[in-house]
Amino acid sequence: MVVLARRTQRERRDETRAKLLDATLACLGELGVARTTTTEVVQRAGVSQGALFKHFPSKAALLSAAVEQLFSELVEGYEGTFAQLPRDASHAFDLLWAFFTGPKLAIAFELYLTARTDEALQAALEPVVRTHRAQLIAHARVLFPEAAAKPEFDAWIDLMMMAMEGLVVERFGAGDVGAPALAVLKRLSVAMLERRS
Amino acid sequence: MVVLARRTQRERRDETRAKLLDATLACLGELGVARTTTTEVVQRAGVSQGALFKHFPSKAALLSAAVEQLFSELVEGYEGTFAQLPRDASHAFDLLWAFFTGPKLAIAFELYLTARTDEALQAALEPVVRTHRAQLIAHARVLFPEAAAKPEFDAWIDLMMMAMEGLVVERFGAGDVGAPALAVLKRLSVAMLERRS
DNA sequence: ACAGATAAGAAGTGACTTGTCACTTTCTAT
DNA sequence: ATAGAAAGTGACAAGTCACTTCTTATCTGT
Repeated sequence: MVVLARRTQRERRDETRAKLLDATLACLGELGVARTTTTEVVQRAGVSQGALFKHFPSKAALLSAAVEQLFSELVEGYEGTFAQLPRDASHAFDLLWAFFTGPKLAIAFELYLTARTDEALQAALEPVVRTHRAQLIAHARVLFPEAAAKPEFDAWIDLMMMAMEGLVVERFGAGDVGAPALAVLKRLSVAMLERRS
Repeated sequence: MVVLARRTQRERRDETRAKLLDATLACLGELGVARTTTTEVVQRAGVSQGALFKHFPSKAALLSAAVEQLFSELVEGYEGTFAQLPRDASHAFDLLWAFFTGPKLAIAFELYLTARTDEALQAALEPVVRTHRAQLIAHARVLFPEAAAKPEFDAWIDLMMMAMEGLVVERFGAGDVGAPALAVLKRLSVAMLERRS
């Protein structure tokens, strides 16, 4: 007989909810959307099938909630990493690239393409993605205030991110290619960030 | 009693094979990978389930063949479009962007992300994707021979394509954003293509 | 013309997958 | 302490999916 800590209803609820969302993101990362089934999720979370549908009325709702958590984790990640970063453009570029090649954005990108033919997902994705982009640009403005004075600064940062996004996506299809293109992008980005006017 | 034109076995075979592949690509484009089922494909193709599995031993084989056709259609498309193109960098950029925002590359990008967690698809994709990239760069070298003398020309073209790819992918997740970034990319690309040395 | 071969069709089969439901366990207010 | 609410369980219904099997139609060499 195991003695279990007594928890409030709220604690129980939040705990299994968190287990479900974490398991969902783990599934999406390891197996991809196609093989992320409710059965697999509840097994990983260690809860019953019924529990999942008590918390989320449908699989779509589960995915939607998982997406929100994913992006809030991403934003936290940026804040943590760039918090005590020296204003070194080259270093900042490398850190950003590390984020883009990490597992979380791969999930995000797969969801983008899935959303193309899934209106419900598209609706869930759009606001949180926009916020995410805006946050990244805001971070950049803080880190590089001189360059941020340039009229096209935001567009430049955006372009840099889009180029990274494309490189990451292409790698999944064609293997590890694009290193020369990445080098050019870095040179360009660093020059832009360090130029004052 | 309908009078049917008499066809050889080879013609019959090729015809239903073509119908199956076309229907598969139509499905992928309209419904996405998730909802591209063999049932849906055979209905669109107007053939039976048995016929599909006579031609392709598995769904994976069907997708694989469809991917090959997709990229060969893409390459044909480039050749047709760029064949009588004046060497105008701005115009070339716009045409390339039109390709990237077209339906065929959306299918390709979705497959890239699917391949991340699907080794069979990855193996089928890699060679044909590499060929596709190489073809595009080769076209660029022919169109802009002066700029092609630059040592980093290939990397530049590659980067330009990757940036477009990222912009397209992001649009599926966040709606129609990125126009300023696209403008910057165009200015940059045109300058690079028109510079002689 | 016809026997054998190839292609296509019709009708399954079994293995998932999402979502439900009747029931048990755990917590909370009185 | 206890009644009622909230959370969780696990078996199952209903439907879909990839793939098979058996039959029928069409073509080909002689």
